[in-house]
Amino acid sequence: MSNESKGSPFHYDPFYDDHRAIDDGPAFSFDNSSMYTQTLVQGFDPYPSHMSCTDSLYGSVDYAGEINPTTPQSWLSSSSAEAAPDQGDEDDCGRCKTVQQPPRECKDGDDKSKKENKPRTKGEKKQKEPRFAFMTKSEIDHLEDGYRWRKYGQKAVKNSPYPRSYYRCTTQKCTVKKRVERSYEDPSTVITTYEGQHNHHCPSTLRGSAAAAAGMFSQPLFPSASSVPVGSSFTKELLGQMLPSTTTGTGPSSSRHSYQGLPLQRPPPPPPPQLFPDYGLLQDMLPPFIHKQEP
DNA sequence: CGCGTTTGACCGGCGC
DNA sequence: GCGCCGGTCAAACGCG
Repeated sequence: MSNESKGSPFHYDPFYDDHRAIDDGPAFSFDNSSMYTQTLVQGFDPYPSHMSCTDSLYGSVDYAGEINPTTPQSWLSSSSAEAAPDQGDEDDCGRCKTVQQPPRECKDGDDKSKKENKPRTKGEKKQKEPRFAFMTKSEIDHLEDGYRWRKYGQKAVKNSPYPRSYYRCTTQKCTVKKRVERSYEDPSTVITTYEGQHNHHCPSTLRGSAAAAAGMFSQPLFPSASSVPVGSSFTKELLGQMLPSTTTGTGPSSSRHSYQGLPLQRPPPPPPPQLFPDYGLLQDMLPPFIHKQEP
């Protein structure tokens, strides 16, 4: 129903959020014909004030792959779940809300607290955690990002032959989750959506490898980077951090990925890089809210 | 043995 | 109110 209501029954869009958040235009899209591979980043923006900036960048692209000539290379998108509940609320799946469970202690996997003890107060809407999604051209579904993840579920995606996998950060008390799915439009494209904020350091920071891998981008991944208010530095960092790491041992992945980052999400506010300790690969790539500093 | 994955079932929200 | 469907759980299983 959700999909149909959005238009084409085959129009599967992992970034439904954006659709809603951005009324004046599709959040992003990828051009298969493009010589570039792109990593589309998208997420909720905690900084509504910047909206106007990126708004103008929203390329009129169709998720189905149709790119509006107006801004063929603007995949920049941002949305603010918090700011616009009625817009960015339903995220991922058009109808599926990002039901962010109440901050429950993530007991490193054994989340016994499930249906029994989740007395969600009536009317009390589950808080959505900041989400951050990006598309990556890769043969590998689960991209290395420096953190350790445990898969806790897999579901078939409507209108898509590819299943969606659900991962949870295995670090204690870290409630960060991520969904990984393949674009039905382009099987070679992996859509990863991060949800939550890491409250710990990256188990292993492979900045070195990431940086090296960054060399892959011989050409501007952000063709329109110049027009991206995010700041070129961000995009660069993003790309670098996006690169897969061999942290968990699934090494070869890095050489098979082709990342093209496009901060669909509003770029983090002019963040003095030095403000962020080395959290790992995601440090720069993910917006500040992803890294929740332990008090 | 510990950790991670698989997979079927269940829950809850939302659209109709 | 009902049904659909995304998200999550948890037991079983596999692997190192």
